[in-house]
Amino acid sequence: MAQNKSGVKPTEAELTLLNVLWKMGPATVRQIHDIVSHTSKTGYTTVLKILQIMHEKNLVIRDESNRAHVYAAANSEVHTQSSLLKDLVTKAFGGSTSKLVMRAIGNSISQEEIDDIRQLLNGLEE
Amino acid sequence: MAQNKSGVKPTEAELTLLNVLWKMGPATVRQIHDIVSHTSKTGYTTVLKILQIMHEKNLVIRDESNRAHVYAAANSEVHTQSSLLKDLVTKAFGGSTSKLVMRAIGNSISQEEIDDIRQLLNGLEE
DNA sequence: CACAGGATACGATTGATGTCGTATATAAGT
DNA sequence: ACTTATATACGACATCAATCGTATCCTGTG
Repeated sequence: MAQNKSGVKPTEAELTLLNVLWKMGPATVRQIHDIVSHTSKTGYTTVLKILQIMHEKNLVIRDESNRAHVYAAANSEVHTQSSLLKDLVTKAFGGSTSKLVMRAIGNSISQEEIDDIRQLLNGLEE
Repeated sequence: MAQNKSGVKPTEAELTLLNVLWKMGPATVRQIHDIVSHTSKTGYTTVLKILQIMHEKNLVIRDESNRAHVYAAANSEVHTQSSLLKDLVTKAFGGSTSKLVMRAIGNSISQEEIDDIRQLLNGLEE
């Protein structure tokens, strides 16, 4: 069976393209390539190919009704972030989300960010 | 030049072995294999090979003074966790640690874990 | 000292990733 | 209708990850 929503973890290159799609919304290969070429030398056909593979993996959906296919992320940014986090929690933090959070906070974080997090914590307890 | 401390990101299989090393301390291939074989069917030589590659990448150090080489993690668990987090923050959270933290907390976390985190937050502000 | 048991070293293989070049199809303009 | 610009499709290739099978190499014990 083909992989469904949550089974697949995007690779690094794929995540780069997903970030573009999340920011721009549905886009053609050319539009996507224009953006990524600002920060990397990836060729047009490379972007196309990766998108095609992502389509097979159901990481993106595409509208083929026009000549230039329009691609869109299959899953939301939030969903993907959660999935990647879950993955990291199990593989590097023994399954403990709080360990991950504490490590992340310990790394380096501004006062402002601390306030944001405290706010969220407060909200959760109601 | 050979990759030094912080440049390399362990692969999934490598991370599995690192977890064993962090838990047990320095160990031989056989000891490591005995542990991992509890939860996976990886063969002995596979574990050996991965450790050899990790040695080339400087992910582990090894003591060759005895016939059975003794491997140890080159970097601490904390260091590696931080590095993996940093990586994820840049690739999937636009560089914002607090976004990651908030997503992680939002995922699902117990009251107890929330308390732990708040405690840490308080400690940070002094 | 010979040899069996166990350790490392060394390919070989399979599959995924990332990269393109080239071929082919199609839409649009002159 | 021909040409040009632009899209997708296809396949090749290099690299890396993960997996083992063999080969070789100690070393302790009879």
